[in-house]
Amino acid sequence: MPELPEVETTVRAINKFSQSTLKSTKIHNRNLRWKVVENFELLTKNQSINKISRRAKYIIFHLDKINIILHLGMSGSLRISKNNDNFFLKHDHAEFIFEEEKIVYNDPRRFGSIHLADKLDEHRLIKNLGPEPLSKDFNPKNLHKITAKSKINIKSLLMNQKNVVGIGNIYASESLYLAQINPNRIASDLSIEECKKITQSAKKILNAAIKVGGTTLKDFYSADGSPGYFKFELNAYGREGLECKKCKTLITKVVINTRATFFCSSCQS
DNA sequence: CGAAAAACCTGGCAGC
DNA sequence: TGCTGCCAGGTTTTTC
Repeated sequence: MPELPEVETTVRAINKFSQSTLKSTKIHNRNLRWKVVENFELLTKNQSINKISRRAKYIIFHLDKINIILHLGMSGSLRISKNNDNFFLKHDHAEFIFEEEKIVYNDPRRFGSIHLADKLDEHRLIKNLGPEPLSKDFNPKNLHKITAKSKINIKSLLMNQKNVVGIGNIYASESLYLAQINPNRIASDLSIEECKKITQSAKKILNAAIKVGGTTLKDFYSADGSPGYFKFELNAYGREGLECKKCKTLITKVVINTRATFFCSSCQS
């Protein structure tokens, strides 16, 4: 479910817990994408959170002695709840309990996961990640270095977190629409000018999505319960058969790498 | 080696 | 009303 803008929105919503004490953690279901380690509760008890941050689609709690890594998978979300709200929702798998409130981890499909890391940068899920798309490391020159030697289609390349992080199925379609690049283009055929259009477009799209709290298609809500409004600014994703907002050609849907992909066959070449 | 396909899950919805 | 099949904001593992 959540791509970079949704994760970033979630991190901002829970940022008020940085500089506070994580009193305890409760894991109700350890069988997530990977098994939550048995001593997770013990290793995270009564520690100050020094910072809450995002890396790629991961949410990081920087504790005194250790780091907690959360991934929301396809269907995960966090929500802030009062400690004395003793109701559970289906698929509430973990609770991070503070003085008055708690952060509840909910994930119906359990594609998400919860980890501990001593040294964040050395964690297996973190160490091979590509550059942040909103950083200066995601630029035409660096992207072109990668595209030049790959025969994969550009959409799949953008969704591969080794190349650039945070871009998932929605924002890959949207970025390429704005860049006017056909998602099926073979990466090695792209010029550096086209890579420039892609990096600029992706940054623009992601920033615009963050600004309105991400995209809520059906069930994404930020930790404070608010939906994201970028759905109303989508130009390609989910618009199969509707007119391209630029040229009125009907938007096409194809399947690339088993993922629905939307584009304008006239604007994008 | 790179690229494609399978795997991990649950829920909602269309169609019969 | 079921029941079936398909689809869904992801990423790793397996296979070719």
